[in-house]
Amino acid sequence: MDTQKRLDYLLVRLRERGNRLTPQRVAIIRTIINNTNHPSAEQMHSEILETFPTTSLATVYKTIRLLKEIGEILELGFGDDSSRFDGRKPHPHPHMICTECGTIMDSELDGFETIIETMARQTGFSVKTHRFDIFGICSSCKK
Amino acid sequence: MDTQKRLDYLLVRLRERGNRLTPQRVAIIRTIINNTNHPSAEQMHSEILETFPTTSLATVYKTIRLLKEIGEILELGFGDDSSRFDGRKPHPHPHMICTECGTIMDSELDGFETIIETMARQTGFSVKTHRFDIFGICSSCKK
DNA sequence: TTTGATGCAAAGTATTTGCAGACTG
DNA sequence: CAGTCTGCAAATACTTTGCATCAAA
Repeated sequence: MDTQKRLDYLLVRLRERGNRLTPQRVAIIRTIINNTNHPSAEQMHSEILETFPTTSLATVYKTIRLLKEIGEILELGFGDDSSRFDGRKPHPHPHMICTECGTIMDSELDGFETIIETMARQTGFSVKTHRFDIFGICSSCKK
Repeated sequence: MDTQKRLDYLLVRLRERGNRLTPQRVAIIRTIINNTNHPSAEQMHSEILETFPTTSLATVYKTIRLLKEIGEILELGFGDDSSRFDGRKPHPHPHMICTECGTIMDSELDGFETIIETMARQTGFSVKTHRFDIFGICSSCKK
């Protein structure tokens, strides 16, 4: 993935919407895009502080919400009040979550969309989005 | 589904574990099993109060947790701190959630387990459980 | 200059927890 | 009658919000 291209795309999109490109906002977005580990809000915040020390957690949350509203970040909320985010591939896709080490892995699945569409047609349900999480032990933790 | 049979099964199972069958606990379990609407904890509590007025919300939560621990209730937690529960079919299965009216519908899907197993085998991931939610507009709300 | 954005601290909210008293087995 | 369960209220923890101040355009 070309992260630089995605960053430019997002900045242009925000500017065109009339959103301001503050240094904090740019730093937050850069972190979200570069981090491949599906970080939590806290993790993003810690990471951002290293390069831009005057950024509050509230602003991180506000930026996340902004990106959610325009569909540019995927939120993976879990029951225990711990949301993790995917700002690199914001379209819904399956995730495999290791309950041992907490790693979240992307998982493309051929024919997945087709299955959903078939189900939708059969039941008269208009699908807008979906969420598919698989929990278990990753190959590293099995050793 | 034979709800009476499931109720008896659960009561026996709890007694055999050494759990006590208090009137509150029995009332809560009865409600969980009878309600087909994937109720929230609050909704269960309100429903229970009608037939057993001296039941606290805390006890409802404690009973839910007990049932979760023994795998007899499925929790569907959503990001906005609203958990809904399925005590009738506690094994993981896909749900279709109407974002208009909030209805949660069960959805059996042939070959679904097979897909997961295939994915697991390819990646060396040991699947323990999964969660599949489809969001959209139900046929009633489309009219 | 205009208005949206930031940052602090306080509020919000579903769920959990501690503990004294009640009740099941 | 031993030990679990209940119910109350306080605690928790992530996220949101209000508002005065700041700064992008």
